Amino acid sequence: MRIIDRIQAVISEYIVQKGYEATGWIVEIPKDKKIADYATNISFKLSATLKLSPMIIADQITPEIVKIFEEKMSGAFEIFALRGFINFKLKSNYCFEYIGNDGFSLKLVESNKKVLLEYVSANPTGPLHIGHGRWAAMGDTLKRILVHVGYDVDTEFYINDAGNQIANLLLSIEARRNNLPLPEDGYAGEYVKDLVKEADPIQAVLLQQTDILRKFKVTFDRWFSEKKELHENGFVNSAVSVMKEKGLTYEQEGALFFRSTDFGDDKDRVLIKADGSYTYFAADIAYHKNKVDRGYNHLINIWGADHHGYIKRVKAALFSLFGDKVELEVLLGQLVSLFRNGEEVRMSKRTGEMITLEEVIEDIGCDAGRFFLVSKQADTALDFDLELAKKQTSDNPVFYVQYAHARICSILNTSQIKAELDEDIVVEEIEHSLMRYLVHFEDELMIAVQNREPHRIATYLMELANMFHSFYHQCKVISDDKKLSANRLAIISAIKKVLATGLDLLGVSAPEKM
RNA sequence: GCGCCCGUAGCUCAGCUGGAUAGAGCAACGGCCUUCUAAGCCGUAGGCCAGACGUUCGAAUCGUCUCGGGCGCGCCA
Repeated sequence: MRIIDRIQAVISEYIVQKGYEATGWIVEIPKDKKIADYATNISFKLSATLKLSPMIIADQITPEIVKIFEEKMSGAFEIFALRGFINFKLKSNYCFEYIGNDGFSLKLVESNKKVLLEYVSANPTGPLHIGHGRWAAMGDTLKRILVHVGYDVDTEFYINDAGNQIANLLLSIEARRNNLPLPEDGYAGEYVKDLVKEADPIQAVLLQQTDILRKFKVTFDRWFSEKKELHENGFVNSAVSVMKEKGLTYEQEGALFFRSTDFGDDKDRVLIKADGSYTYFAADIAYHKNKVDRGYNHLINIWGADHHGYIKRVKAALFSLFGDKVELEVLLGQLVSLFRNGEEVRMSKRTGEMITLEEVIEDIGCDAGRFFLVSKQADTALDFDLELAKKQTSDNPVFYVQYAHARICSILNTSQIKAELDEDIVVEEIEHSLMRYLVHFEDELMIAVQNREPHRIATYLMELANMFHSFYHQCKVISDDKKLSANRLAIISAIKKVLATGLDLLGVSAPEKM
C-alpha cells in the first residue's frame, strides 16, 4: 500500500472513532512540496458540521493525529497544521528504509484481469511515420508501467493486410512495373520504387516496419494478421454468423446491418455490403471477438485521434456480444504535425511527401526520440520540428536525466565507503528534499497508470534530475568526513535506483558514462 | 450543422479527479570549472492560464456560452 493510502486509512479510522462526519476530504500531494509531502483538507470539510474555522479545527485535532501516527507509522513524518491544512513531511531515514536496497517493491495493483494492449497497427502500405512513433513510444511505455505495478498484459500489432489499401498499393506497383500511369488514388511515394523489386511487397513493408520498431526498442508479443487469421480461416464469417444468430442484425437493400443503435451508437452499421463483401467494421468486430476468445477480458487500444468516431460502434459490438464481461478502453493519441524549418510538412503515403520514423530516429537517436515523444500528454496535438530536434539533440531533456545517472555512477565508482544513512547527519535542505521526492516516485507512477499517462514519468525524472544536479553543486559527496560521505553515498545510490527504474520504464537507457 | 480534442512565458510543453505564491526546458541577459563528469549549477527577465458568466470558503483546474485551432461524421480502410 502506498504511503498516501496509509495516511488516508489512518485518518479515516480516526474520523469514525471520533464520530465526526465528513465527506469529500482527501489526502493529496501539495503542489509546493517544500511545505510537506502529503496534506489533508479534512479541517475544511469538518468546518461545516463543527461550525468552526478550518484553522481552529486543524489546530485542535493535529495533536491527536500526531499521537495516532506515532503508534501506527512511527518515525515516518513530521506532522503540523498550516493554514487549515494538516501536513505530513517525510523524514529522511524513513524514506531511505522505504526505498530499500532493491528499490521499491512496487507491486501496487492486484488484478485478475488479462489485459491485451493493441497499438500502432499500421497498414503495411508504407513506412511508419512520426505519428506511429508516438503511439509506439506511448504503447510500449504503457505496457512497461502496467507490468511494473502488477498487471498481466500482452501487446499486439494488428496487421491490416486485407482490403482496398493493400489492393491499391499492389496496383500501383504493378503499374510501375509495366511503366503504366498510376491508377487514380495510387501510391506515388518514392518508396514504391523499391517495392517494385520485391516478390512480396506487403511482406517487405511489414519487415521494414518490424525492423524500425525494433530499432526503436518497441516489440510486440504478437503480430496478428487480418488476412490470415480473420479472413482466410473464416473467422469473420463465423463472427458475423454469431451476431446473426443472436438477432443483432437485419437485412436491408441487400446489405446486412448490425443494430448498433440498440447499444448506444448513432446509426446502424453495415457488416456485409450489397456486393457480398465484408466491411472493415465486420473484420474489426471479428478481431475484437477473437481477442476475447483468446482469454483477454480487458482490451486497451491506442488509436490515432482521427479514429475517434469509430469507438462507439466497436464498443457497441463488443457489448452486444459479451455484455460487461469485457472492458474495452480506447486511448486516443492526437496526431503529430511535422515541421521543417518552421514550415508544416503535410504527410501522405499517396503523394509521397513524408518524413519517416526511421529518418527521425537516425537523426536524433532512439533515446531522445522516445523521451521526446512520450514526455508530452497524448491528447495534445504535438508539433515536431525536425530541424529543431536535430539542432537540439545535445540539449534534449533526456540527456539531462541520463547525465544525472552517469554522474552518480561516476561518484559511486570512486568510493569504497559503505553507504549508510543517518538522519542527524543530513544537513542540507536539498538532501532532505531529495530523499522525500524519491518516495513520490510511487505516487507519480500510480497516477501515470491510473490515467494512462506515461508522460508523467518523464516529467518526474526531469524534476528528480534537476534536484540531483542542484544537490551535486551544493554538496560534495566524498570528503574526509567518513560519516558524511557514507550518508551522501546512500542518498545518491537511492537516486540512482529510481532514475534507472524510471528510464527503463520509458525504454530509455541509463548510461554509466557519458 | 452535429460530435470529440485542444487554447498556460517569445517557442515546445508540464500543472487540471477544485486547494496554499502559476512551473520546466529551449531562446535572451549576467555570473560559476586548480575540487566526485560544465551534457552541469546560480541569478535576472518574461503571464489578464484565449474571453465572459456561473458553482464554491477557494477556480488555470468544474459548468454554460463565445472566439480561435485540430480531427471525425461512408455499403473507405
